[in-house]
Amino acid sequence: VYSAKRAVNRRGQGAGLREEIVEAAARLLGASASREAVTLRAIAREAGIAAPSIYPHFADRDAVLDAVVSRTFAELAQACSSAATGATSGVEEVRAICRAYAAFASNRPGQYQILFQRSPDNLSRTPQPYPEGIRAFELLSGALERMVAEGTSTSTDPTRDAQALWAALHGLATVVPATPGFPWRDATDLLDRLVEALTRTQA
Amino acid sequence: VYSAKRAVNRRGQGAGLREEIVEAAARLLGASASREAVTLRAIAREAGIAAPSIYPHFADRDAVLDAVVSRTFAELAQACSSAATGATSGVEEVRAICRAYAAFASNRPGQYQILFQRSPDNLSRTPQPYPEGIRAFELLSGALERMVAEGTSTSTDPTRDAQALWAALHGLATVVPATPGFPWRDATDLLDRLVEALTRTQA
DNA sequence: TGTACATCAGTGAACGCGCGTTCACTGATGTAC
DNA sequence: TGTACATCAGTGAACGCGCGTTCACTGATGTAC
Repeated sequence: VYSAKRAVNRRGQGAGLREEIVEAAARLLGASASREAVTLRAIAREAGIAAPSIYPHFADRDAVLDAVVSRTFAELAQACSSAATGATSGVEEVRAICRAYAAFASNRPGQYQILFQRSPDNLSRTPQPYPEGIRAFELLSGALERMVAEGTSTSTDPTRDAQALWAALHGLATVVPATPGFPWRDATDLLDRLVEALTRTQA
Repeated sequence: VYSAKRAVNRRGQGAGLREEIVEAAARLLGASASREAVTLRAIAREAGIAAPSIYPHFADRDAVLDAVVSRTFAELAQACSSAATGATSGVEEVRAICRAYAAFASNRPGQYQILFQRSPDNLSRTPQPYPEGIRAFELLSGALERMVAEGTSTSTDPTRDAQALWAALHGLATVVPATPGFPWRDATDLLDRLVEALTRTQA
């Protein structure tokens, strides 16, 4: 039972299916928000192909998920970068990035969550961080450095402060959907509180 | 293949196995740090019993994991509570709780992580939060309220500030182990930064 | 005190399922001559 | 222009596996008489 009818690619265009597979997996993550649900067979069904057709394009199931993670990190970095352009000050830039980050995580919870989930298999296989993720982080630390340059922060370690801010953003994005029924304050208020507190300089 | 030889419980003592099952599941979480690895059959192997022996004690696999979560939340609350007793001020109390929280998450990552993972099944089944988790949170918000009472904080919304602090703690506990290879600053420095920044009062 | 029996704690075998992966294949497409 | 053929994109059937769960059962233990 396929979800879509699909024409076989022209000769030489076989690589096109690779992107369709990644998109199908990303779509499943959006729907289910659970890594386990994104099985190789489910990806194939979603893409409208037979399961073995994935193998010419990816070594195994984890390789597909790896590709989704890289792509999603790139999209996250892009979203933060877009939000940052045009900021007239470091403070504004930091705020814009944090809001874009929180919005991304909130709008695409399944895809966001998989960024930080390692399967037992790829734990040993991927000890290196994703370069796209590094890039996203560097936007944030760069903005904090800009604050120092502009004199709105006297931080002696902007990298550390960016890491703390990132951890806090991640926590907010993660803990709220994971605690259904908990009487959370408005998410925007919480975000503002985090950003406000963590962009001030340590005493 | 059982990991242990086990004597059958005396008549009337059957309920004792329930606790052994929960402990076995918790042990597996400590070893694997992955919810998926804690299968019903793996729990039975770890406990030294046959898989069907679990059913007189739990409705299904998710019920076992639920019991582990409740127990772990209780232990977390206990650890924070112990750390808080004897604190001579609200500030000290907040710091002690945050350190105990971070230490718990760091020492028992698998058990900590499962507290905030919902399976597709129990997502619909457990819309209510775990009371033991609520209790742990109330230790933190209580300590912040103590700061207000003592005049070391002028926060107008200690509950919100406690939520923001909790989210930040959770993020730090979660994002660091999930990003192997990332050049994190010392975890204690990051924790201090979060606590310091988030216990100061908003401008 | 002895014994039949109900009950309790736990087992072994089996079920159907979806999974990841392999294998030999098919049919369309482009190319050499 | 026609045709044989190599190659490419993708398939269907099958494999072995571990899973959650069910079922009828077994053997030890306590109890009624």
